Amino acid sequence: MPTKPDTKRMRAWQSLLIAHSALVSQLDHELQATLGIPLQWYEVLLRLYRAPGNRMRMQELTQSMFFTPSGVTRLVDRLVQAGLVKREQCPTDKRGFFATLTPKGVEAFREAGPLHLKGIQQHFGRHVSEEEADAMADAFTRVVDGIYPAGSPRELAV
Amino acid sequence: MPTKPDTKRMRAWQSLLIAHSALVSQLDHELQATLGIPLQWYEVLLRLYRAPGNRMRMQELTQSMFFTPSGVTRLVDRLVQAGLVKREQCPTDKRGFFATLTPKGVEAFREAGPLHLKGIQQHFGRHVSEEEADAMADAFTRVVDGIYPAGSPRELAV
DNA sequence: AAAGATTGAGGGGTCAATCTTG
DNA sequence: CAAGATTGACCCCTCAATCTTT
Repeated sequence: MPTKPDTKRMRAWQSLLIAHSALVSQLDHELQATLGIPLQWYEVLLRLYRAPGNRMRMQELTQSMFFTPSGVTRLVDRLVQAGLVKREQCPTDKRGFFATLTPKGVEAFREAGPLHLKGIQQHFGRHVSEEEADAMADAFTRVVDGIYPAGSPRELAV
Repeated sequence: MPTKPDTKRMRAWQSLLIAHSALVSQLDHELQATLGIPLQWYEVLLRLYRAPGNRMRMQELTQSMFFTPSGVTRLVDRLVQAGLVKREQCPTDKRGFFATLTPKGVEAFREAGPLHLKGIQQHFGRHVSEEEADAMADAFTRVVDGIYPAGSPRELAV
């Protein structure tokens, strides 16, 4: 039998690209339409909400996201502008700055969190069996380990 | 037993986000470093290469990609600038324009195609069993159908 | 008026250079 | 000088307005 193209994996790859685009667009749209919060803002609110004191160093925040330092600076700029985050200089190392959730930021995440989780369940989880979920997580973990060998620098995002 | 959070699906969702980001970055980087072709250009070259006469109407190209019409106009601008694509007015409907692959564009895709397929295999396919590939494709198809009910407007991308 | 395509204005990201502190 | 963070220049995409043709 001649070597045939790897149809199954290509189908998986193609469906992955389309599903990712559809999911991110849809979830972003729902957050924006309901609460005026873009998905990028949500990612920041989530990390700060979970962090001790609701705050993180810019450095730390950068390493946990898929952005460069300047990208995170500008992203936090917008959250500060919107009153959801404030900046504080680090007392022990004056080079560093904290991004800290304001009360309004905490409140925003308390509304956005459940909404977003519901969206993930509705648009993704609902269509995926437990077995499929496990298979995906295992396969994707191997993929990421193959690209970032020594432990992914990226944190998990909800 | 109390209702527990849907850990398995959340793990799958998180790994999906990270793997997608890692894969797209890596594949884009390899195409750019080797041939100077960004992944977005590749997506256009692929579609035109497969189309009859190596050409498509702008409208048609737009509907096959995850872009707005203006985004595709500007993307094609760059490909024209690079000499890989040329524009031709449609003779039967003068409102329309074709984007057509130049000989240099054909040559570019003939180099980029195998390289990109090899990258997909190396970074994605290699880590995914046939069963996992099938599971993904099936699950993602249900996901996309849930978001774009009446047949996805988007075409498959390699 | 509607359809195909483009353009101007603006949002949001990267890279390299810069400023401040260790 | 190196590290943390920001800024300036620039790239790429979207939305709304525009132009041409049907």
